[in-house]
Amino acid sequence: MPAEGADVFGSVIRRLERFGRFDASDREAIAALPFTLGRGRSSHYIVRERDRVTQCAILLSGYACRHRTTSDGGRQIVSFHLPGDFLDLQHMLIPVADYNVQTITEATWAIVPANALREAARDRPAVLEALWRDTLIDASVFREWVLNIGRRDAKSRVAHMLCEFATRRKAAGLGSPERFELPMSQEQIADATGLTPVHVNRMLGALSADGIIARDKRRVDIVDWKRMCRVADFDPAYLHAAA
Amino acid sequence: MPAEGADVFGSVIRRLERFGRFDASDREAIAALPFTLGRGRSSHYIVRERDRVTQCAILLSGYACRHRTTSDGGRQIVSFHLPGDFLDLQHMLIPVADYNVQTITEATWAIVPANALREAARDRPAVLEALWRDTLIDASVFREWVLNIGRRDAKSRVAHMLCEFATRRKAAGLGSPERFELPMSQEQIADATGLTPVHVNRMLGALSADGIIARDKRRVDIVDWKRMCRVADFDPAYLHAAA
DNA sequence: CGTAGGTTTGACTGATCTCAAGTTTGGTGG
DNA sequence: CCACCAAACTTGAGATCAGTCAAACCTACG
Repeated sequence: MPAEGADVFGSVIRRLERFGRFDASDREAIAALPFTLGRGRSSHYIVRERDRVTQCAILLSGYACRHRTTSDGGRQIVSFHLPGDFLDLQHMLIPVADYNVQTITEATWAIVPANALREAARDRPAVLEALWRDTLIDASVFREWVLNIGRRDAKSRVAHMLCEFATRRKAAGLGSPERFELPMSQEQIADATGLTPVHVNRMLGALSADGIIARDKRRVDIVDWKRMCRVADFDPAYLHAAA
Repeated sequence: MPAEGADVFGSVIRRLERFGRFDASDREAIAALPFTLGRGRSSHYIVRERDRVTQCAILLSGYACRHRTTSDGGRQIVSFHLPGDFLDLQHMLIPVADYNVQTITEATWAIVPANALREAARDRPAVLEALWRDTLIDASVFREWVLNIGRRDAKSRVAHMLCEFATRRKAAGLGSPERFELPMSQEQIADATGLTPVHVNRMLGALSADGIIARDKRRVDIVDWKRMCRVADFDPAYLHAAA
């Protein structure tokens, strides 16, 4: 039995609707999008920088990230992704990838032709607006990361990354923001925060020692959310109530 | 004699047309946008974080930047802007500002109601596509900044910022990329690169000492563009041939 | 001239990195 | 079920890049 759009895109529709403007036809337009399914283990590349891309991927299960590299081999993760996230919506209009998309756990995703998305956006103004708004929020998160990496010290950066992950997790309906399993390694946290793995490890240790978080392997328990937000200088406004 | 849309929006139309899809009606739709003019000296705030905003500003002359701040007073500039740039296109769809927009020189700008822009986008698919693409390129630049600040050393960061400025300047038709007057102070470069003003000064000195650039006050002469790009690890692909 | 903002320089400090050696964890095959 | 292996995590010691503090010097402009 082949996958049905209505099932597959459920989380995406819920997410795009968070500003409450969809009617039945809008939902149908999305559910009717043609797609194929992708599936891969941890570390699988979904898109590579410089690829010509005429389709967009939507994460359905598992976790992924986008990253870019410097010519001397440095890797910078520019975003983490949860189920329901568009991984490269920009390929609706831009045909060449300027970043890599890679899974960080086992994952599945839907692949939708860019022109099908463009048509849905053309026919359904509410869909267009939701997609565009998603793009804008994406950009807002990048700005926060520029601030985080450029102007906060190591402990705050790591704490901020955890706060963002917890908040988006909650918003995506994946459970409590105060207690969760991290999908990413400390090396990946380092690549996202502009630090080294060794220092990330020490900062996580420091947050534990402060009694702000408790850890068991990759399980994180944010014991004191208030203090955590203070240390992280975290204000969720930049997420615009996004996933 | 009041300003005419056709004159005022000339640079914007040229910029939006860089993918060559406008017909006469598209151009007319933009030229016919209602607007008011803004004008201010250096350091004038055009938009403040948390403001409710239902209009979008387009820079017509002078230079501006967008920035965010940490709670302990750190300032991070997240982008610089040249004439022809949209300063807050996101307010077409998002009614609350998550960053400040501030001039860095004397400047003038056009203020267009968000709903007028939405209508132009609704009626003219080519305009919509151009505006959306602008948003996407904006985001691509943020990603490059995350990489720049997160993974390059101080000298490269400063060099990269200069390369980007030079390239966008050229693309916007403002003259040679190899010889120009910097509109921003070293403190502003520091706020954009996640460094301190003192260290920016030393890095500029180092680039001069290397013979890669020559300086006279704020005038910069990129003597050896090849070497400059190498030091900066600069590849203009992320600008997607943008302004 | 006098003043304020911007730039330059020096000496010292410190946060983060590097290198290196363990230790733990999770998966795999016997 | 256990032994083994690779990957991930942890810890320590020393090095370094960039920050801090402070003073001097421009230079534009009123």
